[in-house]
Amino acid sequence: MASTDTKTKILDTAERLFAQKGFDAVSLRNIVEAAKVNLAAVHYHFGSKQALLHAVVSRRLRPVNDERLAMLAEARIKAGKRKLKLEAVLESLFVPVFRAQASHKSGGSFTRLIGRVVFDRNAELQKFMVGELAQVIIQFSRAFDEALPGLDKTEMDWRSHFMAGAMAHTLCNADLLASFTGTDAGAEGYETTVQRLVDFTAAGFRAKVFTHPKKQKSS
Amino acid sequence: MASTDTKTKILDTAERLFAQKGFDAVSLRNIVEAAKVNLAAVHYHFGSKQALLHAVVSRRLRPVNDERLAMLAEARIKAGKRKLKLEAVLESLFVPVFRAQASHKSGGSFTRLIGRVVFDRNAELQKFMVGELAQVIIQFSRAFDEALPGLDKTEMDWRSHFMAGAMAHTLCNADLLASFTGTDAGAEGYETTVQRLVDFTAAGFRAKVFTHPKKQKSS
DNA sequence: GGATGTTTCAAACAGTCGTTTGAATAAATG
DNA sequence: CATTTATTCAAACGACTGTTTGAAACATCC
Repeated sequence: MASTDTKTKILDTAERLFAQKGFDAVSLRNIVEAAKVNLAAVHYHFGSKQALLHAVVSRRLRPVNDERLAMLAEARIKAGKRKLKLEAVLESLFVPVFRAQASHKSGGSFTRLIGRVVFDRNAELQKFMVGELAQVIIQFSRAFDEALPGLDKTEMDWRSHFMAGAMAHTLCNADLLASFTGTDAGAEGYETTVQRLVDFTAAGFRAKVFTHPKKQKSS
Repeated sequence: MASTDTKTKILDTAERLFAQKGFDAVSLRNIVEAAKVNLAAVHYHFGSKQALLHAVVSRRLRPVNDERLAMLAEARIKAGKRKLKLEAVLESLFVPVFRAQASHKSGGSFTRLIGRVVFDRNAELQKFMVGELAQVIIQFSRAFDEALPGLDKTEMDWRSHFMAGAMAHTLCNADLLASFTGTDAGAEGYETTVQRLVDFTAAGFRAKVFTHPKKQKSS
């Protein structure tokens, strides 16, 4: 099975390079040169550069999303009849993706890629991601509602949005933390980083709601 | 002064297209076609595509940063001998950039561009941005320390990082909010959005600090 | 062994990219 | 007016892009 070997080499190399430089900035020739495989192998195994990106993303994201849903289900069981705990929901969302960085030998390139994907405006990738994330969004949206009963829907949407931004930025641009502040993001285990992120976002979700003025309808 | 006209047309068009599709995804030919100017005009007025990007960014970012520093200085005066208020610091950071969207007729493309710039890993742009933001980072870093005395430096760095992520995501991907949740980000004035973001991030900054275990040194 | 299907490879395809050139035009200056 | 300077323009440069081709090399099975 030399094919599997080539396929994996392409996936690993593409993952690393996409994470480092972005999708558009990396050419197939960059990839095949680094992976030491033939140029045409990419199209033979994946069909197109876009399809390669999808394969790279889903290879890592699918198990992460499965684990997210599993952790959330377990949190529900643990809560029993009691209210779902916000921190448990957030941990279910964060832990799998942050652990994937530490566990796999990919050297953290995967999380940068996932973070980057959120901010990349590749239209095809966007559609692909919505499909990959559909179940996660549905389930966690419901879980947040349960953990924060009574929070206005619009406010909930915005806060989820802020939370997603903090998460994506942490995944994607951990190196910026070091360059701007001098704090080394890699100095501590992923558990500590997740703990910090949970603390921050949970407090944000629970913030006292400012009463926003109704939008003046002029028509 | 037809030159100024051409120069401005290029800047406006490049700003819009870069914001929509990203730096790499937009070619100079896309820009000059939309701006209805000659291809060589870009190099005549700006020197290179990279330099054009820098010009696009700094044209908007410089006044925004000036206003940020001015608002922060005013907040200091208002506080007098009292402790600087966290919300005032955050507002000084958010208001100018969010207002720039509403005020200028660019149709919000500028804020998306600024948000995108944070997440783009264009190495040259990164260096450029560090220079443009240097004063802002120094001043606001100090302000956060004053507003939150006693907060551990590492924790402060991380929370600033989370805050920057929430801000950048809100600026860059406001449309995702609509596509994922159905909430229309443009339905309310920028003041309300800023208020929501201030509430969320201020609560995050003030969250009870979890006592992180010391990193086990194995050597 | 020969035939069949899978995987690799060098070479080329048709475009697009950022950039440069040198002449043509417009504006400003004497 | 002529002359110098600033700006526009069409055309081309070489390099790079994703993709395709068809023949080799390899593995598998009858």
